[in-house]
Amino acid sequence: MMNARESSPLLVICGPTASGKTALAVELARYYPIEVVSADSRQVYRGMDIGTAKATAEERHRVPHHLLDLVEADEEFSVADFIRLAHPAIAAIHRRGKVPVLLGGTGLYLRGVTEGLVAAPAGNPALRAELLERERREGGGTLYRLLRELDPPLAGRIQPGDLTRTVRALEVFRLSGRRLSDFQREHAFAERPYVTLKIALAPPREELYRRIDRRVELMLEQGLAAEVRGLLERGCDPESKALRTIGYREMICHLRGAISLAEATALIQRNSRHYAKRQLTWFRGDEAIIWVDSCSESANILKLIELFLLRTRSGYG
RNA sequence: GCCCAGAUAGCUCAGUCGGUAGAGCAGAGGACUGAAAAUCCUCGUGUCGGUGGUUCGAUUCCGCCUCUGGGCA
Repeated sequence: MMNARESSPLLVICGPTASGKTALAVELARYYPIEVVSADSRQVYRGMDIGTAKATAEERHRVPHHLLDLVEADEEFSVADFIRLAHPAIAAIHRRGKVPVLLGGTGLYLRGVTEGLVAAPAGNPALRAELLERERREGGGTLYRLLRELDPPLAGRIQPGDLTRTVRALEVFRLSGRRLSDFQREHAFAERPYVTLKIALAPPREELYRRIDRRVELMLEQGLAAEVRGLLERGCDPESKALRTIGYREMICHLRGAISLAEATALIQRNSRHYAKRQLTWFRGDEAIIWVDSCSESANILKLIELFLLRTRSGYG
């Protein structure tokens, strides 16, 4: 396992969707030789650009971005894949004498890089399908009851209705013969491969929601409908993980004629607000995070970064 | 001008045979270890349009007024 063997500084910039993370990175790039490692579970898909608000070519020209466009939209991809790719990407940035900035809104991905991930077996789609089929056949609650027998500590920690986590825990037990709760107890997010400075960008709620609404309108103007249509025409499964992304699933409904464009727009906006709220809840749980309102605080942010880099390593700036 | 129907939570509405009311959505809070833009949990006091009357007690019944639909002139 990875553990802090040397002083490897990593700047982490997180925040809810539409909070201005990319703009902040571009701004910081004016003062520091940074490179961005994107920590976004949807920007890894090729062909999903508009709906995931991927950094533009212009922005990527100003700041190199890594870990975008890694797989096709119907390929499997998970946190573990992300972490495996993130570490070498960060190491390469260090080697170039640049400052790596882990930037994104996917809490689990960020945490996986900065604190590690349990050494439990990988996900197994066939097994998941089998378990879900059993739940369907034998009735709701079957899997959770099973989990209560096989891994009581974990069952006690998750909600009975949380099928995703129930399935995952049963999957781990089936594949390894061990309880996921034991893997978790041993791991406990104790890895610390980097020395980090974590900054969360979070405008006031009302402003954030306005930004989200505006961004969704912009996505539609930029051709979100065509992007979604293109993915479908290329044979991408509408039920795939990638296309269940906010912005894509609603547009698919609209393209099928189930809802109007106005309805789709309103739904994307609403679902994005809900998502932003969940992100905020996640980030609030990390006491190491320093919260800033917006990009306009970049002077303060720069000061923080300056101190951080001085503390961790010299030679930057 | 007349007739009819409404007026209850931010929105759409239910309900109270008279004992001050509850759903969905919105919104808020939370959980989160290989699906994470996923998945899951919790949270409902509001002059029941205004004003008089009947009543021990009115959001509920009656009168008047205001507003909003619809109809007739």
